[in-house]
Amino acid sequence: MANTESLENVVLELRRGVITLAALSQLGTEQYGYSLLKQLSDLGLEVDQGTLYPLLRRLEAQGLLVSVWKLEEARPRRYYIISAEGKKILPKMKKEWAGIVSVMDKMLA
Amino acid sequence: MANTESLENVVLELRRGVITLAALSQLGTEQYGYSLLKQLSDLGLEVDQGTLYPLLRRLEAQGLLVSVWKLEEARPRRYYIISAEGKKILPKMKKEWAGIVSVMDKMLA
DNA sequence: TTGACATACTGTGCTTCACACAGTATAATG
DNA sequence: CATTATACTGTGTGAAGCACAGTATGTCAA
Repeated sequence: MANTESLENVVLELRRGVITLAALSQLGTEQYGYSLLKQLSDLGLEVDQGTLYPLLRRLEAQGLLVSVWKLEEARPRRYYIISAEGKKILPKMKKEWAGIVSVMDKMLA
Repeated sequence: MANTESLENVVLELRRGVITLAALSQLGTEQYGYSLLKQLSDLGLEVDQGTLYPLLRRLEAQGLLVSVWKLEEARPRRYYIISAEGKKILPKMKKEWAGIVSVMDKMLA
């Protein structure tokens, strides 16, 4: 049945678009990959490890995040936090998101 | 500058996830590709031809849409309309969308 | 009537990226 | 001491939007 499959596909696509924004918005305070993963899932956004870690690296490569290894703790963790550039972009992203939500509100009304 | 580039990327991704839902939601009434394109853009969702036409074909292949050629009009047009299966799935998609929106509300608060 | 523009659809190739899957390794818990 | 949670890295693949290109008809003004 293509039924559930199509639904899942669309849900994946919907979530996909949102992950970057979600991650960036949560990194106003320092976090490492695994803790961010847990936090996102606590808030209701299930993300795969294989999705989040590459995303974090990508965002760092784009200059929206910075990261540091911390070795003092229980075990080595790579902490990420939003960069100055990320801080500039984030509100713009939020605005774009709000725009899309309002467009969809009209459509689904 | 990676700045504007990153922003555009994210915006593209955000919009990307939403296009399927948008298209499907508008095809409660019969439309052909070009008219749907115009309608989406009127409502504020700019979609490329090279994105929409393949999407319509894909949705038809998945059984969520049905299409017919109409030759009587000014020029041949392929009309799409939501299928019975599409009608079953659409409300579920809307629900998923609402869920994502509410999750993002929490995150961006 | 001819040139420009809007309309309307098709097709190819590229790039990006989430996800699946696999692997490594350490802490904590019982 | 074994199992589970923690924490990160890496490869391969498939899906899909988009850029780009192409075809062709209508409409309307100069």
